[in-house]
Amino acid sequence: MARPREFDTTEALNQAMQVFWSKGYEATSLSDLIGAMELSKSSFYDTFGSKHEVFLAAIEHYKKTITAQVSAVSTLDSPACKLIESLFERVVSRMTEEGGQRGCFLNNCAVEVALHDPKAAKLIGGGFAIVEDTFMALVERGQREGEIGLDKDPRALARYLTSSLNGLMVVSKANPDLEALSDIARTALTVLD
Amino acid sequence: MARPREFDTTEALNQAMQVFWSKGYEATSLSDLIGAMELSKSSFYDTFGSKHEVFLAAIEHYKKTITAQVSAVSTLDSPACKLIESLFERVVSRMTEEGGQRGCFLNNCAVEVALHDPKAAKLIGGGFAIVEDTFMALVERGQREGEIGLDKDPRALARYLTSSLNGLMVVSKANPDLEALSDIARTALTVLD
DNA sequence: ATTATTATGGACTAATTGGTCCAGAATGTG
DNA sequence: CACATTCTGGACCAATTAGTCCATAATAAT
Repeated sequence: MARPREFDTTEALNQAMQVFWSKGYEATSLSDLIGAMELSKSSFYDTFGSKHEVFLAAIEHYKKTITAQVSAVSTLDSPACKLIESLFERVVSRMTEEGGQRGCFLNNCAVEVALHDPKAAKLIGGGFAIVEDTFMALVERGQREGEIGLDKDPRALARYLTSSLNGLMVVSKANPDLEALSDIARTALTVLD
Repeated sequence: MARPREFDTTEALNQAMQVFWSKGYEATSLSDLIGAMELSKSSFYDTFGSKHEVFLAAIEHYKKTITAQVSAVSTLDSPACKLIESLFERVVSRMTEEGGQRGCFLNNCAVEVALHDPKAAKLIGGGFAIVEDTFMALVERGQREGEIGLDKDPRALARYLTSSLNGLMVVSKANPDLEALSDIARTALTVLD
């Protein structure tokens, strides 16, 4: 029965992340985790230490994911404004499609655990910072390209865009209505004009 | 020992709400609840049925709270734009003050349970609708007062403002920095100009 | 004072929680 | 083949979970 598999630690972490993402931290049980990660309880504790440590590792893992995705978008050679728009559009369409209501893992974690889990809070803050920095780079590029006024503060705009994206995802959870979300995204982006 | 107190059901519900608000649904245990509500386990189940029913009732209760607060603000006779601003300022200052990081109960609930709890999701959606309607009334008033352009769609603006407020609260959880939140609020409100 | 009502503490479930531990099975290497 | 390594299933744990039930105690109404 017992057959030592060379298993991919990052893949296991990815699976753990998926579960935490879908169910939240508290609602995720050990059996959920070892089920998804496809390892035994013993190996789980040998390799990862505890549920909480896996959770923190999952947040780290998500940050890598998001960094890759977001920097992939921001290096495209379309105008910066178009890229910002497309990031919003992507969120709107994901949140309105079947099974897309999980939202953003960082967002979920921030709301559920940040208040009581300082270590997680720090990681989450770092994740938001990545998004914010990407937005800032895009805004500055937009200013260089002449599409965004030089009177605007790139840092403030980047903070604002990050926040807007999170707001979008929260309201989607209660009411994933395409028209409403489009209204929000469209209105939010008028700030760039 | 047993001394029948005429206890206030709404007050008990209010206490239950406070606990759910601080700890989240999953992390709140029965003992937390009966402790805060100051009743016995037996009375708890006699009166309220189950943890989940109390949770739904707590959301209802919060809606009354928020309705009262928000409509109190919106009936002041300051210019509508000033009132909208003050709602944002209030959130910023609450989120940055000691122990204010609980955020908005509806926001927390939306993120933690909406995906898996349709009944709660419906109540939460209703709560957001109250906020949205209030914003819409304010926007329309702002248009009548000449401070907001008539070219703007009040419904879209209201949806946007509701979303922005939620975004503000999410990022505060990970990083309750006054300067960052002020940037966000200030930028968000430029949409009204 | 007697009764009906209401609330209570606490005993009791059955299930699940996160976590530990170990004998043994599968494997790669010599 | 033999060995060391790696992984495993499952027994086990104490604590906690949500929830039930009841005999009893405190009150209000008669």
